[in-house]
Amino acid sequence: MPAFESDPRVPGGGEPLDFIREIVKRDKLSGLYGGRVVTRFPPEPNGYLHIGHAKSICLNFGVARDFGGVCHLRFDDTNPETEDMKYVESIMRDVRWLGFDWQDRLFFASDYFEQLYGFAVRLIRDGKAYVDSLNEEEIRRYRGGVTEPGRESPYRGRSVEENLDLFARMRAGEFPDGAHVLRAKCDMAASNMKMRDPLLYRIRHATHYRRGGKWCLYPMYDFAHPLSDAIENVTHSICTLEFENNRAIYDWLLDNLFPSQRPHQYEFARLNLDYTVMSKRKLLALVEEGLVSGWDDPRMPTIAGMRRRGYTPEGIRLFAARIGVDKANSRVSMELLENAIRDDLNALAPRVMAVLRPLKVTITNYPEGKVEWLDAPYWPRDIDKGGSRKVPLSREVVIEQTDFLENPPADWIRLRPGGEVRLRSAYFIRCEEVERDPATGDAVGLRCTYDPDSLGKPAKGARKKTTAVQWVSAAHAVKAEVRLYDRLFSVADPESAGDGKSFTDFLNPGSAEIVRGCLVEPSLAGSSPGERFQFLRHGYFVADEGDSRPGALVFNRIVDLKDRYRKHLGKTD
RNA sequence: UGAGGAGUGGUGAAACGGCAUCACGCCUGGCUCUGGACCAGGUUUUCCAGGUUCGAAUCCUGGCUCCUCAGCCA
Repeated sequence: MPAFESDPRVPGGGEPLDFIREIVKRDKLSGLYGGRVVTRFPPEPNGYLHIGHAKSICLNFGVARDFGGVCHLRFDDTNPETEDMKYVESIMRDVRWLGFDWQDRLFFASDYFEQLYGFAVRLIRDGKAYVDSLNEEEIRRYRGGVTEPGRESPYRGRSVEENLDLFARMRAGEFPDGAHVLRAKCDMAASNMKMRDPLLYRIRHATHYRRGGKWCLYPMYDFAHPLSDAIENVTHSICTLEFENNRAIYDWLLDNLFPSQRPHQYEFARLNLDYTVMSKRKLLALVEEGLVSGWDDPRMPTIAGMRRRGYTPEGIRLFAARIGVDKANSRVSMELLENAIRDDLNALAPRVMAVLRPLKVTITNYPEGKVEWLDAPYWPRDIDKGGSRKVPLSREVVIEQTDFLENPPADWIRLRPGGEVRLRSAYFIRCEEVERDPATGDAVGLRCTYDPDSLGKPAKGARKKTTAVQWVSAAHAVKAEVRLYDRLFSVADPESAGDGKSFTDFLNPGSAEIVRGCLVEPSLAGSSPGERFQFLRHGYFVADEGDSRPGALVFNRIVDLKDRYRKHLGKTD
């Protein structure tokens, strides 16, 4: 059972809680919010969600679930220049696909513009905000530096009346972009740079994807976010570490405007994954420069990419549960993700036979024209599931090129000249002769004999030390294209490679290997896009949602099987 | 050289003054009609230096290293 349904980390469950849940539990027990727990996932609709967001989604929705609370989906859409409805749609799809439900709690910061404006007016009336007319460059200079205090703007002392008038005219569209901004009156000498009179509003004569041309005055994140949380009665506002310094503004605003039962912000470390990048900017660059096929390229760490790759929501949630939540910056190794995906797929994906790089085998003592339809179970005995299909056997079959070696090492358990191996769910065959390309001398086919008495019988003697290989009847095989995906980058941390190099310099050239001419068993002919299988001894595969259709099958490798032998070979060579 | 955070095996986490634990990885062996899964065993850890204490990953002092902040992005 995936972690989602049976997450043991519930309050009072005895299991250790992460520090966020520890806080929520404390607040729930103390009755701080009357026992209410309200979280929110607040994406900006300006890009696609990625695995890092999945961590946050699992946290926010998971905390709400664990403590009998609710989680809102709120779009933080306060920047008209980058946001778009198409992103809103993709984000909603991705959150749903991950298995979370915000029910009727779908919110948009852009719906709060009028209320937000009212809060700004209140701050001005209270003498806690002012209209600044310095230009961008001047504001930067007045702000000072990390070791130098800032200076107060000459406009800081404007009267409440003048500020009110100016602010109203900013809203009315009387000024061009950048002419004025609204700032909080905090402390220009604050050692926390974020508190040097943070900007609250800026003028943008731009069309907002939801509000159209109604506004030309837009709130900044630091203003809109805490107030949106408060408007929605959020209790625990969970965000990533880079907002730690912003918490001072969060608290300043809410202490001034929502003194009781106000939300509090807590920060956790965002996810970093080896061999990929996680920043929206870099992901966008990969898409725009055509270095990947799109946001849903199966190599992308986006939710859309992982979905197309064939990853399961349960597997991703399991991964999120396993990596935990903490405040220490970290970088998670790919194995953790892949193992979680395998874990889920193991009990989910029926076993079928596919030969990626075929080697022809003629069974010389098998009658010409004879076909046997053999029963092949979909599941190994350790999976508690039944069901099977029929696979045809005939005189000519194909096996994997990598399952035959002329001069194998001592621990080889596959086919060799004079050796035996079982065709999975069928008979033992013995390699009697190697057919060679007269020009190159390469093995191009094998002539084998089969043991008609070995069907369904346990292996004995030397046969016990061999394995059972996948195979497909040549006459019945279905052609397929198989896409073998691998890590997108060839270095663990492409973002900090430095030395004038771009992260794109570290793309893994072998991250998408297309193998055509694969032969799969006939039962796969009708597989529908999105169907997942384990190709025996290869890995987990999914019929590609974009390109696969009956008659032109395309399979994506979701993740390969662990392979101790491959590792072992790598070491002894 | 300001402020705010963070340092526990190879990786991610747990232990909340009392035997450093779990998952992943790696290594052995077993089992297997998948060199998968599963089972058994093993490997490796508290940033440094002092201090308090019967006892410190945990408390105190001082260092070191890393991350974040000087967008009218979020």
